[in-house]
Amino acid sequence: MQGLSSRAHAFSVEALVGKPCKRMKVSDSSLNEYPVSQMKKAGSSPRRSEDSSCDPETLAVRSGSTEADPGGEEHTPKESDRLPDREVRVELQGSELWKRFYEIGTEMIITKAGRRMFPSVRVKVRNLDPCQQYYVAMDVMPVDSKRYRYVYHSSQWMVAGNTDHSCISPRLYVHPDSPCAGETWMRQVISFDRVKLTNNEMDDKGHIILQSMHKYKPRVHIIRHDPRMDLSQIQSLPAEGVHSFAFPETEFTTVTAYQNQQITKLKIDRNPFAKGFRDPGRNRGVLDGLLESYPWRGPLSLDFKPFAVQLQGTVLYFSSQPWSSVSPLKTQLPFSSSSSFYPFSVSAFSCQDAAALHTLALPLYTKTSVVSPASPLPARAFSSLGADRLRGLPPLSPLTDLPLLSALQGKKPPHCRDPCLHGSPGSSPCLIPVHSPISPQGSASSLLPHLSDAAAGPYCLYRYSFPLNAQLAAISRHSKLTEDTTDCLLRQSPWHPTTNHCL
Amino acid sequence: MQGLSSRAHAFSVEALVGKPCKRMKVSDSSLNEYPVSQMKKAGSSPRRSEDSSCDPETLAVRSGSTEADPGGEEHTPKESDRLPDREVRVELQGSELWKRFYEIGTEMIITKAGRRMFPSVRVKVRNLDPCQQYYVAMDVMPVDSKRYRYVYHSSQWMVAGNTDHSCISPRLYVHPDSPCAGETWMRQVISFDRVKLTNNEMDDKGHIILQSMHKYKPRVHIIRHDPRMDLSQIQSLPAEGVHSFAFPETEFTTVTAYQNQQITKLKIDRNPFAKGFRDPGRNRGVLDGLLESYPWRGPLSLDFKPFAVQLQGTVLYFSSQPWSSVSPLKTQLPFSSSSSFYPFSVSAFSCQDAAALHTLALPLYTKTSVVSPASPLPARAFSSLGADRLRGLPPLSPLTDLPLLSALQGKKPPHCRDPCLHGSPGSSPCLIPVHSPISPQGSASSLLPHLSDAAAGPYCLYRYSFPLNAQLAAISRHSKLTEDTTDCLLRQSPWHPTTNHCL
DNA sequence: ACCTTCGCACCTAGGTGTCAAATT
DNA sequence: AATTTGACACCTAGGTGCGAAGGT
Repeated sequence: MQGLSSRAHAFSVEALVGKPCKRMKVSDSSLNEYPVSQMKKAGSSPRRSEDSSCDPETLAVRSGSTEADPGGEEHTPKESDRLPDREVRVELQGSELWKRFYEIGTEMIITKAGRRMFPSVRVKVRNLDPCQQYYVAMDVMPVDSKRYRYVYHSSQWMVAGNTDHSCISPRLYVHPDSPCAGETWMRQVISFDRVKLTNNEMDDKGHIILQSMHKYKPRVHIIRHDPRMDLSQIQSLPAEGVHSFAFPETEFTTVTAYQNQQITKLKIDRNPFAKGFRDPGRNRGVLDGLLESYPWRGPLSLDFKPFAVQLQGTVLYFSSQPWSSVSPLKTQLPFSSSSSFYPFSVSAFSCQDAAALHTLALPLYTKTSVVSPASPLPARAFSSLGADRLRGLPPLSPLTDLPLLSALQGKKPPHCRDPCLHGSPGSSPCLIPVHSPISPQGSASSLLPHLSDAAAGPYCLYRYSFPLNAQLAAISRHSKLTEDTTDCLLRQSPWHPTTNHCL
Repeated sequence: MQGLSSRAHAFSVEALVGKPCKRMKVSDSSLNEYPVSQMKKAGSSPRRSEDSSCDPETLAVRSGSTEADPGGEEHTPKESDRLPDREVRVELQGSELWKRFYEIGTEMIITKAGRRMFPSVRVKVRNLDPCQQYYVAMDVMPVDSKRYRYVYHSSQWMVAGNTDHSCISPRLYVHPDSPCAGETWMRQVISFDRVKLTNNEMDDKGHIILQSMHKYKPRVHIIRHDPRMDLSQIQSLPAEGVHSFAFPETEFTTVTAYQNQQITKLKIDRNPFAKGFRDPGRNRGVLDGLLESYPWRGPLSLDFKPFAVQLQGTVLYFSSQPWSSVSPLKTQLPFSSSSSFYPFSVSAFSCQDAAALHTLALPLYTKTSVVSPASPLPARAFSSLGADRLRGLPPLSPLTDLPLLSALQGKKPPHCRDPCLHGSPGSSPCLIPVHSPISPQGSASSLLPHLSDAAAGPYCLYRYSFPLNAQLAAISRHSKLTEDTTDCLLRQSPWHPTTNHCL
């Protein structure tokens, strides 16, 4: 418990034992995959719902049309691929982490200077018109008109009064890559990690102004760029050509100091900038410490550079925490994976190291059309030529820093004649050649044995960091994933909060 | 000399005594203010000139026209305001620093991973069509087809062979704010500080690929956004609608390690990221140290937060090095100010502290149309409303952190309903109320007496940093500038290399 | 009591030149 | 002998929660 604020310690008994909050558990299928999408008109009143479990209405405007489609289709969950081709879809990334927080009761700190969100809103968009220009924007809407207070002895948020939100004009955060072609938007994870929340109503920095002790939910807007309008100055949503999406699990309560210490713990555990507050843990032997502590580490954090699995000419990177699904925290807060066909829960691949997951499985690029920009970059200059060129390269060897794909500098990628590829400048990922099979149905822990048996076979050295920046080395045997598995993992990208890198 | 590489120490005797290189001194008027501007066609061969002294030809295409103007006007220096209204002009910022380097013989390190330029190319553009969309881009052209080597005992660069540059396709770095309205481009300093140079011909990060030991010169391109073309993928310059500018003083030689230790010294002295290599200096008394060492500090660097002078409701910030014009280095390398009517040489106001000069003289904004974005941001959301609103505020008091104008987060400013103002998030500048007059003809050192007389009158505390991050305080008496002085200072913006902040 | 603010230590992320070693 | 590379210490810049202090 070291490192938690005295405030968070007070009174909260239930919080300490990890009792799930008296919050309706949101079914997986109603979250993430089928967010609320609605035709958004400028100046329309906020959508309000006391119950944050999602009614998955989907009233999306047909992409590319100027007029709103009055007969917007309604989709039910589990109809994963039934959507018409040109129906704009937005999928929340890092949903598992959001759900972890949501179960406890997400809190977001707001300050005068502005505070980033953690987790941040990150989405993937589909079915845009590749040639159409779009703006992508985010705002934060009140969930209700209530003021809340946190009751420590019951670890609950209680209504404490009413509020009028109308006095503050909501601010729209336009993604800095805007405007950009649909093709480019779809190729990257769209990250809103630079968004800052403030309680300063006089804010002049363009931050999103919220009131403390209130409930909010972010929305993402896909805005067709109408060349007749000057959208370079957009400050509110246009009346038409806008798709809006909300994700129930991203609801949060604004605070100026954390109330629930479970939230504090999870933030410290997952936000790399809060590493300094993690339990230091003992300095273990290279393998012993790894094998003993890692699957059960709880608040102790060992932060690994991502694994990389190479498979028949296919390179796959993933985070080195495939065991967190059986960690005490996970048991405490049993939020099952939203996609049962994934061999591991997605949260098992969340990443805690800022340098991690900067890389992209390049040979899979043409397969998956997933790019990993180093910052919110549109992959304008990305060309399939790059993939082609690199596909011809020999398999990469372990122990090599991989400049395979490296991040572009600057906000948007420089435009170069040669194809520009995205990836990691600083991380030193390592390839683990693939030998032994893991079935697509294999659990997360099926990766573990490969670490426990360190003596045999070719192995791979890779670096990871302790909280105190110690550099250690771990030895891992080779492993293998099937194509299916690889594909699944790729489709649900691991996520890093400060950069918007993903698989 | 501590901290200089052994390499730079070797042989170079003349370098040590600061002998000006056997380089033709470029007259002030031929530099900076009237750069080479030419109609640029895609695929045209690089402009080559063995003599880097500038022939100030100006063959600019009339802004806003799709067709190149065949009768491009030629301007001679000193015709400052004779240009037709719609003639695009590009002015190099930080020209004084560039000239300091140029006199010695600018070297730029190139690495496999990519290295930033120092100084970086920063320009201000004029006479764009406010409503027209433009791309702004930069590339680096070979000055000749020679390979050079540095001769230590004569501190000179000598031709060492010939090279064929044609094997490397030059890369175009498109400014990340592109595309953007002319109005926005003109309102900000356009900084190319994220550009990276590399010697890796296989670079896949979009960096500019150069060959070591060769001479190059950056070019800046203003590209009309033709809506008929998809410029989001531009990788080479279009055939028409392009204005290109080059600045003789930005010529440099690429190296993998510095050759001339004067260059090393100047880089260390001016680049905030190299602060760790500056001579530590003794910890002086607050005022003694200030007054004794500062004007003559040489390699010793004290880095101050910027001064701010308040004048009849007008706030003016400037760097705290008005004495460097009489420093030994300055004497050694007597590059006079390019604008003789300035009361101080411009280099006198160059800034060494990363936190400095983040602020903007707000009430002067409407006068000068100069904005100081915190990063290469277009000031899209900036509105004169902001200036109006703030002009009504009471005078700011000393000892107060100034959130007057604060930086927008993210690459481009979020679009907000309230006017967004640009300035500094982290710096703590201080206002020096203005009482005693300084004549417009006053020299830089005329500011000094106000610091030496610390006992009387109201004073202002401000922070500055030692190389070892010590925080000290200096006391300064009030001073006053005339409106003329203020205006002059504002028009030639001090510059900070890593951020593109300016007055 | 409850909520907010501010300085702080401790991180991430990445830009410097240095120096020893490798490369050519 | 000249040039390049890479690990390194030391910076800038800024994102964390902490905890004392302030405000209501």
